[in-house]
Amino acid sequence: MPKVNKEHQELRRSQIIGATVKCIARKGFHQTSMQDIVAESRLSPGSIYTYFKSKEEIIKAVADRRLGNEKKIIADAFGSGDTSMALNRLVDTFFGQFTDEDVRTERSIGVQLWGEALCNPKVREIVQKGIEESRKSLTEILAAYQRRGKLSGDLSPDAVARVMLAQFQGFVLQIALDDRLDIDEYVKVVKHLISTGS
Amino acid sequence: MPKVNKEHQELRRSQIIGATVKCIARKGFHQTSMQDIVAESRLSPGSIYTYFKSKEEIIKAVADRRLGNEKKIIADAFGSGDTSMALNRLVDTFFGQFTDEDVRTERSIGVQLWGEALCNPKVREIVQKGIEESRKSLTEILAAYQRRGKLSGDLSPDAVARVMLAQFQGFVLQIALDDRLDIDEYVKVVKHLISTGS
Amino acid sequence: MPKVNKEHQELRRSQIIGATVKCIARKGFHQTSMQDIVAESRLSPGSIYTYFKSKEEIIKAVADRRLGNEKKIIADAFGSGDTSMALNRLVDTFFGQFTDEDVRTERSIGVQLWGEALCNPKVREIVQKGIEESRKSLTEILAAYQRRGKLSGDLSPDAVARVMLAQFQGFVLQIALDDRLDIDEYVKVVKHLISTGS
Amino acid sequence: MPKVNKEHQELRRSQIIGATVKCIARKGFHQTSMQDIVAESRLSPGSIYTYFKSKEEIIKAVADRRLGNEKKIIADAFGSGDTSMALNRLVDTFFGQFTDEDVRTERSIGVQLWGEALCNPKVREIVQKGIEESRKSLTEILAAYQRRGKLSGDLSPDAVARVMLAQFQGFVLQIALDDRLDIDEYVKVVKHLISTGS
DNA sequence: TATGAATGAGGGTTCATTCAT
DNA sequence: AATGAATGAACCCTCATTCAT
Repeated sequence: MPKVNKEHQELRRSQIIGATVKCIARKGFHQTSMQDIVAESRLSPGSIYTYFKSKEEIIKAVADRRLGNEKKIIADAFGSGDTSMALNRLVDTFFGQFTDEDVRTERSIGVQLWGEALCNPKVREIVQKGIEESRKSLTEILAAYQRRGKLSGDLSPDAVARVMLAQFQGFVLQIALDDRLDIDEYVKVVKHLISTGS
Repeated sequence: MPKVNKEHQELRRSQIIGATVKCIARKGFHQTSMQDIVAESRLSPGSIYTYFKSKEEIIKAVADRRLGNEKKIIADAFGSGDTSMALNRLVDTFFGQFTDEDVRTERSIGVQLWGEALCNPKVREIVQKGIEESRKSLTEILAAYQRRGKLSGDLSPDAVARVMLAQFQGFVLQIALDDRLDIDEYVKVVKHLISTGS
Repeated sequence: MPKVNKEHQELRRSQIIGATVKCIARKGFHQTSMQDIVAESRLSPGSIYTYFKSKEEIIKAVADRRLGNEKKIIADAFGSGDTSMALNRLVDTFFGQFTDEDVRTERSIGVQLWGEALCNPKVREIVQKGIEESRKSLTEILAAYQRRGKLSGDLSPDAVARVMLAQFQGFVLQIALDDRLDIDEYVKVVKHLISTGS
Repeated sequence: MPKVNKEHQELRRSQIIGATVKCIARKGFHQTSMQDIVAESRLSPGSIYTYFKSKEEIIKAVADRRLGNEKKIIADAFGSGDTSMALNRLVDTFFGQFTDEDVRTERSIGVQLWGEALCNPKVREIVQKGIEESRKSLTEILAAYQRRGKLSGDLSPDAVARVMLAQFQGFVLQIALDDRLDIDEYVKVVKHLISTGS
């Protein structure tokens, strides 16, 4: 019964990743020990090592989950409807998430992953991939905007995509460091810049 | 001879901080052991502990140096001359730095510090302070812009400052992850947004 | 299975304390390193730290064991039988032990504990408690002796108890420093003093 | 001028020993570091090593000083006058000291030396020598007492000397651990035992 | 598959001692 | 003779990982 086992395996992996995310949110990346994960997941060390080869594998899985959630947001924003409002829809979707406590928690782990990416090739690969995909989707939209004259012809769609992405990334950082940030005002500015992009 | 001692002390501290920065850039924050710093600085463990009470103190000093450099850049950009061109001057100064290899190294450590700040109160304080100061300077400039009609009256100068800051922070992250980023194109977009801010 | 675990735990703790006692007897208190205890106990450092939180905890446990043995001797001597011969029985029990090599070893650690007690509050508490209990038991007996006219009414039973205790303590020190001490002659003197106490 | 140098040397050695005694009284034997002695003596490490080969040499010197003071007390008590009252004079001299704070401090270091003696041959030699000399002096006196019929012929003067010594040693320990001990009552008991020694 | 006691390399730190000045 | 910065072996302890049950 490979299916049952697979399901069971995924359940356990998910349980472990969830416990790890909680620990990281609480204590930080490197301050989270295997014992912490053991305690949080209510599994034994031996059991955890049945599902993950090493602590690094768990971290990789955490990063993968982060990437997966990212993709879903982009898909949600772009997947349906006309392109003309895609940017505004993306902005609403993206910033809208941050009212959810869990999203904020996971996003703050994302900040830690950025640092980790710089010295951990496996994590780097995942983080880079996530950023690149977002950037490419944005670039596509912006190229369409440009064709419709909604974006100045002088600008490189790719560079604009990077700047917009930066507006998202910087926001993630700022809200992680100080959650009193006024999201609505921030969004207003971002949308203003979009509307005057031409 | 207090002067000689002080100078000597500063020299050694600087030597240790420099070695630590190199190690962190190479291996990351938590992967850098005292032995690494010992090897890189060509000092003995005992000697290092004459100048810093603990590993944490060294890390704090690294963060402090990061903050100090940040302040200098802002001071350079705002310190002299008229306000009307302050933003453009800041943008040139800020992005101009990144042609320097050492600045890039230090900036990538800055990214790691963001992650560290989330779970290390001492580091958090320093990082937050740095961001806050930058934001306040930006807000002042933007308020002046607004008074002169160069920024839409609908927007909160503070929120605009945050978004601009995000454009800097996101850039730091993106270039740390991929140094092939085309800086000039990025700057062009940022300046375009400044010029159409009204 | 709490019982099995408890038993196992006690076994290991006992093993570690035993090894530590051997090390201390051989090298002294502060000259005994964790590595010594590791080598003597044939456990790993990590394993030892499963059963004791720190080196200090082990030392405290050694002191506690010392105290426990002390209590047993006193209980054995006083526990049963009439009070009239209690002192003689105690003397026989106490000095009789010293033919046992292990007792001598442990007693010599007791001497080291005296010194440690003077600058280690945790150890001090244990040592003081041990001495106090012995003294109180002795005082009770001596008060009974006095009531029966077997001890001069001029003397304070508590002070006599202290002097008797000193005869025990000084003996412990002297035999630790020179095991050729003639125990029988010493006991003869102590008993003579008891018999002429009136 | 070898004499001047000798004097100077003795002065410095004395200064160092004094500083060490203070440190030991405050923090204990092994908790006293060379840096503590450096700070207390207001000398430099290098300077201290000019006068003592090692930390162990300083400890030996501390033990030697302890022994010297001991000898002086015994000499004072026995040196002059008739033998018949020697024991009472010794008892008065010995216990009389303990009203002096400094003596108590030094005596408590003596307790630490007992422990140290058990695992440090150099210290052991000094401590044993001190005890042995005291014992021999006592034995002589007691032999004289016995000849005069003031001590039961059944008892070995040496063993009686040991028991008396123990009364001194145990007292030193007890007062080090609890300085509220009533010295006068203790002395009364000791003198009572001397007077009924026959 | 699950357990959790055991492992031991490696972590940060201290401190007796040295030696160039 | 005096200095005090420098040394580095050795300290106590942690934690990712293993394996007998």
